[in-house]
Amino acid sequence: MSIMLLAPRPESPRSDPTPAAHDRVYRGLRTRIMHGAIAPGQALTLRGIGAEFGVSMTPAREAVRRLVAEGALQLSSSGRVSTPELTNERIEELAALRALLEVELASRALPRAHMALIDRLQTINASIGEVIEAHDAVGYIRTNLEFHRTLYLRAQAPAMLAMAETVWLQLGPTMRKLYGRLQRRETPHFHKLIIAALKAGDEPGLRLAVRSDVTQGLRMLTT
Amino acid sequence: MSIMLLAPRPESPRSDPTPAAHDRVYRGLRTRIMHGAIAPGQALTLRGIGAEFGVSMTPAREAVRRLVAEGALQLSSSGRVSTPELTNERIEELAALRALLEVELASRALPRAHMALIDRLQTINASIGEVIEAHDAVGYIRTNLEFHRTLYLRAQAPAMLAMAETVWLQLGPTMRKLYGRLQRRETPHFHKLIIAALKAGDEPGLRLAVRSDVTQGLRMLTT
DNA sequence: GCCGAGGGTTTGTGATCACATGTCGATCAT
DNA sequence: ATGATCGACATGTGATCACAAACCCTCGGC
Repeated sequence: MSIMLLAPRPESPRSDPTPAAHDRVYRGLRTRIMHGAIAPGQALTLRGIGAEFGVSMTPAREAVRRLVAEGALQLSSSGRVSTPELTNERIEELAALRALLEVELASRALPRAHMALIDRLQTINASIGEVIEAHDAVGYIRTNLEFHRTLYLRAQAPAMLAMAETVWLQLGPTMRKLYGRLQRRETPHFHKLIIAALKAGDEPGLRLAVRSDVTQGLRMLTT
Repeated sequence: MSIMLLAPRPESPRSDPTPAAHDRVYRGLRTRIMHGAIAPGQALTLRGIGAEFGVSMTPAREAVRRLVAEGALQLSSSGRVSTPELTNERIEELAALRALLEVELASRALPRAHMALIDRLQTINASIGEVIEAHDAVGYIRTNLEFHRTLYLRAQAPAMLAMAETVWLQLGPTMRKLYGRLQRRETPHFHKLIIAALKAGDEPGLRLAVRSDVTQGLRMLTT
């Protein structure tokens, strides 16, 4: 085990008066998994999770159950918890789902896209270059997802966005393997195409660019 | 061979002698919600659920957490559990998701559809007539979903099917209101179109029929 | 040397409990 | 009669415990 960060404070002086324990654990784990901070097949224990977040097993179990329901974690037949190791078929299916959902989200966001949104996307895209420079795989995934989420938020389709995020969650640990393997040296080409299509109001171009961006990386994962 | 070290299968896939308590509760509630056996806005209590299934609060809580994660249940700010009352925007979004996912599933199932599948679909479709005759709203929803699931199972896309079922789950309580309101007297027209398109191997026709079938009913729910 | 059996340890499960908070109803003052 | 206030009850939360099963490491036999 590596560093152990403790949060033994039952009451936090934060703005939120009641940060439920199980929710803190859930969010903490979810972020780590989605950003690829945990390798595929990594085993977790309820007591370990509880200790790390300074809570007992009960909230840890609830957080794990929730993540299992979203496909972010796997339960062995005996109840052991681990991040899933995806088969090639599963990866291709999830990539197809990303394409299906995100093309639709982008298409719905297009008519609502102002200049301010495009500026934000360009800012995020620029910072992707920085994390690439730093060889920061987790940072790359996080910033890349932030780019997509920023665009899709404009679609005003929360259920659809939630489903897309669920797919990201399932792909998180596997994506780490991809971006840890290939050494990128430039910001994603398709992000520029997405921004260009947004500026031009070109819907077919946008759909193609999003589909390409989503499919491109995942295809390299299937060995 | 030393393969036996790898997979010491303790449980047969047929019948599990000891289904975990939380899983029994989860499946029981899930089925009821998906089939529209619980009205929208209905409040539930952990102790009540536990008493009903003969377990303590702990498994009940885990089952509820899982269903909340799937959007089948709602948590009030104070943690009270209830089935959600969907807004019109939400219903339309979920209908769009159904269309998106199920058209793709049907399309993938088409090249794998044998005559045996079509026969099964026709049998299910016939039994829809019976439940309509009996004015059985829950039975109608269940049989209708069975029709769709039977078709989509052929797509060999478990993640996509799981997402579609999650959408059904979210729409469950609301669907009850629809099918309880309108008095159907004949089996769904679009199911016949789906079967016809399957027989003809007509992919565009199949996509249109599925989209129509999915959209038709839900449109009446708004307002 | 390798395989299998044994036992100590780890791990998940479910019940129970103490506690805080929310909810609902009754009572009382106006 | 109506509205607010207070209190009893209901409800979710998280910790702890006992228990069974699984896992892993070691040891002994072939």
